[in-house]
Amino acid sequence: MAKTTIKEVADRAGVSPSSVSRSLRGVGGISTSTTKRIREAAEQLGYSASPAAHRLATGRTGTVAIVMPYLTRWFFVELFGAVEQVIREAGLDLLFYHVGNTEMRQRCFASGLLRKRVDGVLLVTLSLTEPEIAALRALDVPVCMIGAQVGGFSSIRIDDAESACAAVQHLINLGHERIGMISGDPNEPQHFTVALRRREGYHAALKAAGLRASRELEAHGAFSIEGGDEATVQLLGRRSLPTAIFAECDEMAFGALRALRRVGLRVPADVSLIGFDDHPMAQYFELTTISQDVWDQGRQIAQQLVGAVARPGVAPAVELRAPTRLVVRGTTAVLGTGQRPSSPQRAAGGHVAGVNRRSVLRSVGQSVNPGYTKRRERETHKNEANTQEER
Amino acid sequence: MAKTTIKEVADRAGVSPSSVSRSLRGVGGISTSTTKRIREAAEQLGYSASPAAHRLATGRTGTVAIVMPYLTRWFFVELFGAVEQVIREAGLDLLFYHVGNTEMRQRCFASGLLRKRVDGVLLVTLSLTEPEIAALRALDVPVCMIGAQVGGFSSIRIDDAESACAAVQHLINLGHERIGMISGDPNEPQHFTVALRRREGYHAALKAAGLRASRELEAHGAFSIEGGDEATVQLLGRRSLPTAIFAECDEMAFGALRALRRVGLRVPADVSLIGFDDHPMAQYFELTTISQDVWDQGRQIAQQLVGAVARPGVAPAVELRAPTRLVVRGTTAVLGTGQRPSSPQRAAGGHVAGVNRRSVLRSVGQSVNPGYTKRRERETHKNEANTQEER
DNA sequence: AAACGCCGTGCAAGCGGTTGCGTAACAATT
DNA sequence: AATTGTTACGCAACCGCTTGCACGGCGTTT
Repeated sequence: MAKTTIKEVADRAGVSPSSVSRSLRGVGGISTSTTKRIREAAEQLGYSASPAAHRLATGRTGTVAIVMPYLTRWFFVELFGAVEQVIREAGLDLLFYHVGNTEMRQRCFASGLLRKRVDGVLLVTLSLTEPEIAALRALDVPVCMIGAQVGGFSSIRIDDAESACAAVQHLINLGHERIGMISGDPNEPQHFTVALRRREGYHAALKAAGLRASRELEAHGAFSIEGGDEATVQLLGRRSLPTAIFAECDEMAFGALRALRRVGLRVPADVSLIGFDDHPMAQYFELTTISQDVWDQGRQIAQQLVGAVARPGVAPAVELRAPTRLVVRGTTAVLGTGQRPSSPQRAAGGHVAGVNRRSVLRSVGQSVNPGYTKRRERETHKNEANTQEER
Repeated sequence: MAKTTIKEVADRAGVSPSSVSRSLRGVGGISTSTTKRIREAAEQLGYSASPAAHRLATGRTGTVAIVMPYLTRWFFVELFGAVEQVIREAGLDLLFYHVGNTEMRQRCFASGLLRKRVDGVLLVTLSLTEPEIAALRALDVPVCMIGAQVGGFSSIRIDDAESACAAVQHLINLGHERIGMISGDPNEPQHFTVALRRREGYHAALKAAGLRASRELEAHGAFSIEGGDEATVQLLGRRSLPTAIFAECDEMAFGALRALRRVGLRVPADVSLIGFDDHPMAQYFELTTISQDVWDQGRQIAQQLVGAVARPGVAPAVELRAPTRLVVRGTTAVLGTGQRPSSPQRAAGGHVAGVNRRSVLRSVGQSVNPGYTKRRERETHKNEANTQEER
């Protein structure tokens, strides 16, 4: 049952293996009556073609690889989920490669871990070296990227610099002038580009407003809660405190929030805080942030990859840009007054009547990049009527 | 370069393909001098064997599948990370199957999505139906499980009932008598067992203490923040409020925390709250919870699977039990007094001197299950000296 | 009625490895 | 010197599926 061969199906249907092959793959050239017989025979025997043999014969593996530097961070999990769904729907298999350290990276690119193993590769927020790019090209399969861009490869990404700029601009608009920044570790080889570009945006915003940048206002940490906490503590040890902080990602913002509260600083009364990504927890913390639809980005680029794998012809590489959006919640306020930019109405909790009106902060959604809609239908058991947030 | 064949290597080394094959796989019977020549030739040509051909010839795929019902929840990501690491180190490939809905589940089990595709299967917290079990057996490859148990399959899991019991016992010890419970959706087909068993533990603890269980004290929600929030709102609408709440997982506890605070109830002064899992955020929220080392469970069962795949002989199925531990933090307190069970010292924040002493709550670690050590070395960029928590 | 095209099917040669078996070549035993 | 044993390697038959090509049968053209 588990190891039925095509020959057995052929015998049972009274035809040759080639007919079975053609018929089952629907390549035509087989009469409907024969097809029917074959289908029945296959059905009865519980036949399914051996992937290995199929691969060997066709040269196609029916598999794509997704390569990412992190796994536990929200952004990556989200992306992975979206990609997996699209890939699976396309009938392909997904091979996961975690290149968390340089050794794995070596194995993945330099030596050919991927060679002859996949029909396509999806790279997530990896800034590649020249040799790595060469190795990927040598694979001779379509390569797609997310959060980065390399000539010849299709890609999708947000405008990190512009979005970071918008985040800082928001703080400036609220009257802040001493704006700190918590960035990823600059020595972190993996996430190089994103961190760098968001920092660019920070500086650009300062410059545009005529504000002076300063080493004093920047601190680094890992892209994590702990990292954000530590970086904030660093900032708090500097000569003069910032009145607002821009964290390069929401996880770091959570850490910052904790650090600030620990020392008794109120947010946003004493310090405004803005994050980046719109992590699901951001809503929980009422964190003002830059929102991006990670799921959708994953979906789009995965579809791109599926298309390229299906038709290895000269599909031109596309370079997509995903929108971002400033979502104002409760952690940013006008300098000095501690007043929130808009006065959000808190739902009256406690009442049983309030059950379905949940106290979600009505946020002010200013589009950094218009035409943005958040659509996700991925979870099977999704909570209905929960998207009343911002539009 | 990318598609060198074994024949070419053989020619270049002046030997037959069989010698190349044997030599490269180190099966012996090849002289050292010849081996050297072959190695050089292979090296120069950048040869790597075609997985497809190898699979077809040997019948082994060098691939294992991991099947899980969720992806975005912490527990599953953690597990996935651990498993991936072990599998990769063993030189195998990991195929990920997300069976979030019944359709995918069908495809995965009933029709043979896995057939001839993998050498082993790892099932995560899936409670299987009889036909599904039969289908898995028909695969004729080693199957391992985590969070569930089926005769003949190796497995690892915590004692959900006992651990839940310990959680509730903790609340009882603090003087609570009206103890609510937030459980997963009982109609949720995927997570059936875990939810059920934790609930058993809850009831067992109540019974042991002579407390009466009541429908009034239970509420359901999805295994998520939102679900916990909603369930808590339900509880708050009941006739009499519980003085303490046991949430079946930390995510739900977070939601509960939000809901409680929203209506002005103080935690733990007014209501004590305990979770389950020890999600990284639990520390952040000072959530008292039951801790389990998910990473280690993943590692252990993955190693088990690797062993079974390597030696398909009669490796006896093992049924491992992982320990859990009550971690008392700040969300549980003695009934009425609002006093925490032990008086944790908060680090003096604000001082720069406090930087490295971070204000981690010194928790009281009571072992539910002794001999438990938390060891993780997975992240490349791990924060040093951060494990000062409980022992 | 012969010639021609088309359709449906089978034959057999791959695809790129692995492996049982056979056989030189040489060493060790008698 | 003949026999036996050991070692190093090649031959060829798979593994299970795909696919170019040949071929027989049948309906159209001239």
